[in-house]
Amino acid sequence: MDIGTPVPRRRMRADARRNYERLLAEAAAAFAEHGADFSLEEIARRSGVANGTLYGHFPTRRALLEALMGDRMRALAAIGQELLAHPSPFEGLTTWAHAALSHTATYRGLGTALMQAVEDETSELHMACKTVLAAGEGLVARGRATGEVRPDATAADLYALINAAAWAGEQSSKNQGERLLTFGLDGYRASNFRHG
Amino acid sequence: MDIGTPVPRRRMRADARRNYERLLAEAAAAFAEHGADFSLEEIARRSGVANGTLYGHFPTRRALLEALMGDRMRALAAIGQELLAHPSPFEGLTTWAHAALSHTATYRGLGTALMQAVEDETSELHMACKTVLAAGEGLVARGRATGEVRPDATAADLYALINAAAWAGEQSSKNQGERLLTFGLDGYRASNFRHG
DNA sequence: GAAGTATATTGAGACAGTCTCGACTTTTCC
DNA sequence: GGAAAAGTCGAGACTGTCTCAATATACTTC
Repeated sequence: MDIGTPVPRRRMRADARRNYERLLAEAAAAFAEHGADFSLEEIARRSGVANGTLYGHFPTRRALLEALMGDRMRALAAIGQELLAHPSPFEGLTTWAHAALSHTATYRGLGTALMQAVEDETSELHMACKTVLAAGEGLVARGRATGEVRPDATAADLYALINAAAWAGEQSSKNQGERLLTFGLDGYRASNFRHG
Repeated sequence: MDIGTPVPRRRMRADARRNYERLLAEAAAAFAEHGADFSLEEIARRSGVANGTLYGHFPTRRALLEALMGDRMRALAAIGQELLAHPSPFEGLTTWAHAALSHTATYRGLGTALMQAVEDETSELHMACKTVLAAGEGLVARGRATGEVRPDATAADLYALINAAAWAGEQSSKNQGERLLTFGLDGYRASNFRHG
């Protein structure tokens, strides 16, 4: 269940790498604290770097988010793969969904970013989202096959539910995210499905 | 089921009233089109008025939202009252929830504003939210009493679900808002509730 | 270890948005 | 018709996004 920290993909000059890492660290802190609409200018300032440098490394806010999130998302998908072996399909599904919520709730605004990225093929996060979605699909399909999960449930529904729960948790001082997810997952039970 | 248009509460000078109404009209259009973070400057520009005038009428973005939304919210609460007389408590509940979703989904970002307003007593929308919440509580309580609704469901859960569904609908090109609400409401059925 | 090159950084500047406030203008009402 | 109340104006201080030509730094090769 390890979710790693990001590492630059290509070779870089030493100073560039230093700045890259510092920027990422400051961005992670700001993201966790202020949400996805933190000020890029401030990230640069706090990293002791001109803002042009930030834009050099991360041309868009999204590029910065991908660098922060990509590895975590892929790790989440891997957890989903493992849970396909869970003895109870429904429990595997709910365990994964809660792990996904916990991941998404780490950064405010992440749910929103993920909902957009999954539909936007130009997004740097798009591929990572697809991977997560595929992991969800595996779990949902297994549940449908054993009859525990209602037949009209899709991975897209699950993905939306998880992100919506993360969103609700951000808005509310109470534990609304977990509650929404729990109630929502109960709605996935086949026993609860009414035809028509 | 009529949801009225806003009207200024206090007496105003004729020119002020003209501007007030024009600003609201432009704001409603911009809100529906661009979401809750439309540019206030542009509202003023399109209303043919200096931006100081806008700030004179609506000191904050929230004040503007309250003027736009207050009456609609109170109407929604009234619909909830009526549905207390619905022969099936659960159906009354779902009917109301869908009406609420349809209201909230009219303006992008409204769900977010409503989630915040209900917890923030300084918000201009706070009272209107409380009224809606009370309407939801009536419906949920009736369902719990007849045993159709799971005993741990609260009006706050329902409120969160509706707003989350509106949020999901905004993010997604598909009909994800309605789906989330439908699945979520199915999770409210007592038949689906597992103790422990 | 110096020169040359590829790479990275800088910061000013163009632009858009929020919000304030003192000077000014219009309406109201006696 | 004129004073007071009410409303409007718009420049300006601030924060933020993003670009780009000039400049500086690190790496490579001899």
